[in-house]
Amino acid sequence: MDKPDASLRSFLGYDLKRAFAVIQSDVNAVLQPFGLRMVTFSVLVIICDNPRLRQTQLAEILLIERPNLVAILDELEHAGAVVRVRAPDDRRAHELSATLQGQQTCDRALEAVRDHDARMTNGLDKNQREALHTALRVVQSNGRSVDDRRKIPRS
Amino acid sequence: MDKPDASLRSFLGYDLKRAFAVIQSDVNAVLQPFGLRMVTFSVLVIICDNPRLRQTQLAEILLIERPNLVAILDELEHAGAVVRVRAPDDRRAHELSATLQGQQTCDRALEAVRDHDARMTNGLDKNQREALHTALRVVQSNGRSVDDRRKIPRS
DNA sequence: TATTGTTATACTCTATAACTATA
DNA sequence: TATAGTTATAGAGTATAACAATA
Repeated sequence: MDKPDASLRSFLGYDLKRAFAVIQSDVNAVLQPFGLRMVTFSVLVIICDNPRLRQTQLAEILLIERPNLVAILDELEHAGAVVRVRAPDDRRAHELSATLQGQQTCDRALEAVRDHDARMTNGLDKNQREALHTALRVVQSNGRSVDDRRKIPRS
Repeated sequence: MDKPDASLRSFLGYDLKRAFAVIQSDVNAVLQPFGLRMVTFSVLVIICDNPRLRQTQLAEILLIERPNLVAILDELEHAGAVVRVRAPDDRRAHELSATLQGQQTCDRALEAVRDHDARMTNGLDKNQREALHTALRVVQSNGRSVDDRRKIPRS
């Protein structure tokens, strides 16, 4: 057959999975010169945009489980991009902030990823790019709510 | 901040990852009554649509590494949905075919996933749904070619 | 008691090398 | 010598339970 996956091509999950695989691979290659991966990049951007954020809040924003955030922050802290500071008002919590170097890395990485995004949407005009983002958010909002999903143990 | 991830929201990778996470979780829930997961569903559909396909070809179509396909096919074979038959002309190869039961499961699962897709794109009209698929394929084609990607060892 | 960050752990997914049987 | 399927294995990514420090 010429298109052996024609049936699957009509499904959103199939196209989404393949498009995401392509993007993730590419973005990781783009971020490698900055010593970043897709996750560490996302975490760094959130920390730069939201100074003194705490780990629990960061985990909620990025839908990462708290335990899994620990190694990611260790990586960024060892690289000198972010610091964990004991919160003065609650000595259990850590306030996360980017170092000057972390902010510079973040700015440059943001630019590189923006350029990459433009390349990945090459062939789509501005309206089509916006429509793509809009559609992806509609899909997200049509999913079961976080509360609903919590009731179903795995996957 | 009201939208702490506003910067990331402009990136395709971010929206794609979150949209795919929602879809995958939902689709797996939809497929559970059929004893299928997203991967086993995809494999079953390809086998139903392409009788006597060989494992290497199947792996290429779905971008799965050959070794990782083995357990997936074991799962489907133990469930009685597909069979591996020695190729008469090449006794190294396996020809994959769906059993009658496998075809019935496939048909019913296809319908369920089609319904689910309609729910996930609720709020988008027909043109917008088509535009979404088109855009996702443009993104895929803008990624580095498979040959290029092979030159870069890991993600 | 409850919460923050952490450790330990387990399960899935993915990727590579090397084996076997056939060609 | 090469190929098809397989095994073993290692690395990510992700999820849960339980602990120490603090509230």
